[in-house]
Amino acid sequence: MPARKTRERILETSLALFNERGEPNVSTNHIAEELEISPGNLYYHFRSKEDIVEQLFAAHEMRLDEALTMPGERLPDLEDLWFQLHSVFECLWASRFLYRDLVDILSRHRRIRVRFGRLLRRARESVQRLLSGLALRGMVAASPREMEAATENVLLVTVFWLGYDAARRGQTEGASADLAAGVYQVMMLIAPLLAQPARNHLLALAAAYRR
Amino acid sequence: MPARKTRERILETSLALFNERGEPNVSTNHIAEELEISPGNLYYHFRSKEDIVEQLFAAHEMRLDEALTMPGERLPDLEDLWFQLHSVFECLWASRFLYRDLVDILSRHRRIRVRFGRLLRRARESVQRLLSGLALRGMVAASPREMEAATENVLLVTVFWLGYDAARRGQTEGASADLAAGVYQVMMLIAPLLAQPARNHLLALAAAYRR
DNA sequence: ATTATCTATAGATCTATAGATAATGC
DNA sequence: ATTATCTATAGATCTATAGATAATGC
Repeated sequence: MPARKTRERILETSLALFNERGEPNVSTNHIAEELEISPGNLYYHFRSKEDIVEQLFAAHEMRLDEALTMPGERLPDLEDLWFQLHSVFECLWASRFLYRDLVDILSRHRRIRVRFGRLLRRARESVQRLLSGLALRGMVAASPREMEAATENVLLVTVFWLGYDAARRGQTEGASADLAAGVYQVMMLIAPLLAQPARNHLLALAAAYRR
Repeated sequence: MPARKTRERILETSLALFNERGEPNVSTNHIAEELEISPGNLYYHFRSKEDIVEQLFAAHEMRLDEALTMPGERLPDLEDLWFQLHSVFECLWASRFLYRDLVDILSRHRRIRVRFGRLLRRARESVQRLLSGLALRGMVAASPREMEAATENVLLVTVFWLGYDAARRGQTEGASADLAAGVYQVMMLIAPLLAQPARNHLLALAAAYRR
């Protein structure tokens, strides 16, 4: 049996269990049992539970980083916003365990804390570039202060949407969340900053995401 | 020694430890040790750790409920918004352990989940009343859809501000958070919905809260 | 020979309870 | 007598490791 395969199965199963029950509620024993391997075998492939979490984080980081890269040459427009939100939310959903217990996980894993800080900063830059793209296209009616605050609110709503949705619906287990509603909420955060006709354009785009 | 006093000391110390280290990281042994009483004594006063958490939640619920009650007769204005935000954030700060690990705590405590659902609904009504007060005063320029979405975003940003601030600063321990910045973010969420001169009025109020 | 896996277990918790002992209030 | 407290401990975890055994690839 190639080690490769077991190592990967451990990561996949850990991710699935973490997402379903929450990382703090899943022990290495649970993971081994679900995989029908011995706990000892699990520790042959990973030094610790923290190691597993860190590998999962690294994969998430890469995927999210990709979702955050911008169109490149031309100025971003509302369609780019729409698309990027979509990609990012799907990415967060795939590693939702991380956001379900974000503060606790960050408090227990120093390395992840540092890397998450970087990730958040990169995300902030991405949102800034997007919003200033809209501004350069003359679509924005809000003041710089409002834009700045909106940038931070976009990050906050995005990072905690899954947690909020779970808390709101009283479904804190793996039940499928309302991703579309998250995209909708962020779009509606930006709409009031825009001048017509961009504002109505965004409202129309957002309307398709209403529950 | 009157039971009253010990029972209350247990609640106070639990709250302090939960806020400082996070509820999942504080055991009944830790609480007893900090108080210099035996673990057995703790279980004389409370049936379980869950019982302690529920009592703390009940106290928080009452306090928050009070902070959410509205001016009564007259239509709310921007000063009411300002004041209410202030009260609510202080209230959340006092029981920040609850918001630090909200999803996990709700997943483990069915009763608290139900009660938190109610609390959130009451908070939503309170925000709605506030915003429609501003609308009735002719201060609002945004569409009903935008107002509706903003209501939800106000709740989300308020509930998760402390968590976001901790994650953002990489300080997930009890370090004093930037409460003022939370009030600021919520105000800046509402400003773009307003027509002049209310909008500038709110921006001026918010400016006082900028870090 | 090397890589992968299992068995068994140490050592540290944690929650909660039973039963003994001390303090308090009529 | 009742209320409050402590001692001691059961029973369930959990993480992680040592050491034996099995499978694999030259």
